[in-house]
Amino acid sequence: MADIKHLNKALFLTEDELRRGIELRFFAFRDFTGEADALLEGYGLGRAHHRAIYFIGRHPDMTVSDLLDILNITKQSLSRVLSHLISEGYVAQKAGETDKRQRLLRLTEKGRTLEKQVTDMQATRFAKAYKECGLEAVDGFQRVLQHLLNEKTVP
Amino acid sequence: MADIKHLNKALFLTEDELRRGIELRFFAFRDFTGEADALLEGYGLGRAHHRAIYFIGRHPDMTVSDLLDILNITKQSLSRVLSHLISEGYVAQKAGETDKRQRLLRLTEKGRTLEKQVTDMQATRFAKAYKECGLEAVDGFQRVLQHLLNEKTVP
DNA sequence: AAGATAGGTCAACATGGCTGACATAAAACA
DNA sequence: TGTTTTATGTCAGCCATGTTGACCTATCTT
Repeated sequence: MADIKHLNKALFLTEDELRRGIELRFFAFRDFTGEADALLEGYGLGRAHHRAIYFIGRHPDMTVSDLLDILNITKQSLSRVLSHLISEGYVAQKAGETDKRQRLLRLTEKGRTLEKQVTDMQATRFAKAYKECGLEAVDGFQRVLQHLLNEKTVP
Repeated sequence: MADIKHLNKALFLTEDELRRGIELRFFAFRDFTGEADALLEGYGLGRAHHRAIYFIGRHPDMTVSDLLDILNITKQSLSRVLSHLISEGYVAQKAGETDKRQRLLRLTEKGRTLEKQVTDMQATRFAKAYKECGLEAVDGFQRVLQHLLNEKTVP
């Protein structure tokens, strides 16, 4: 197993400093998602719906497979969420042009409106934090997050 | 509702830059917790158990109320997790000295061993990212996260 | 003595993961 | 062409972890 203290010495990072990262991540996540949850609750939607809406909005005409890869869940889990979003009119499907097995996903106007509302809220939170910290901090923030990802994750 | 484009102009941040933060947070969380999940699964424990173990390890002799405040869940939810951890010998309770109603929580040796193993793994991931990005980036990372928190959250 | 507080517990329910099995249509291939 | 693979969907059931509401005990505070 890894030996923290060894790494700490090489990097001049104490265990406390490393724990600070772990905890900040936890609390930031908790507060960040809590805000969106509250908004979505008013529409009878949960986090899972939001994640789907977000990425469909981000990548219009993406396939179901692509979405599954991003979300890292099973198709059965996604199915529950997706069929709800479709039946409620947030998401529309159409057959792929070159490959007709594919179902290309995109937001309807209703879906886009909701997506924009939630993303605006989250972007506002980021914009506020970014403004308070400065562009250099933003760069550091993004670079560290980027390096926290798995190798194969390439957003 | 907030107007992103307005903010963007003032901050010179494009919507894409703001979305990048949102997505990095999502992917980092996904990858970061996935790793710990896999380890904990071998012990028959889940994320909820881990969170409890982590914070009890971090703050020995903390009360149940304190833990509830940090985790932001109901005592019924915590109870399920906590009684499991106690019955499996990861966590020990003792009555508070000044206030005997309190149950002070701390890890047993078994609990400490597990906590160290998971935290080491996560700290290693952070240490690696920190090393690759430099101390200035680490500072930016932490400052931005700090500002993403709710006001009342003060870690 | 009365009320507030720390903690526990039972029951029921919602969300959102998972596995396994199976179905259909279209593409790809031999 | 016929077979196999792929993209997607679906049914059924299980598990982890969150919720609410009701109610209990022990202890502290007033």
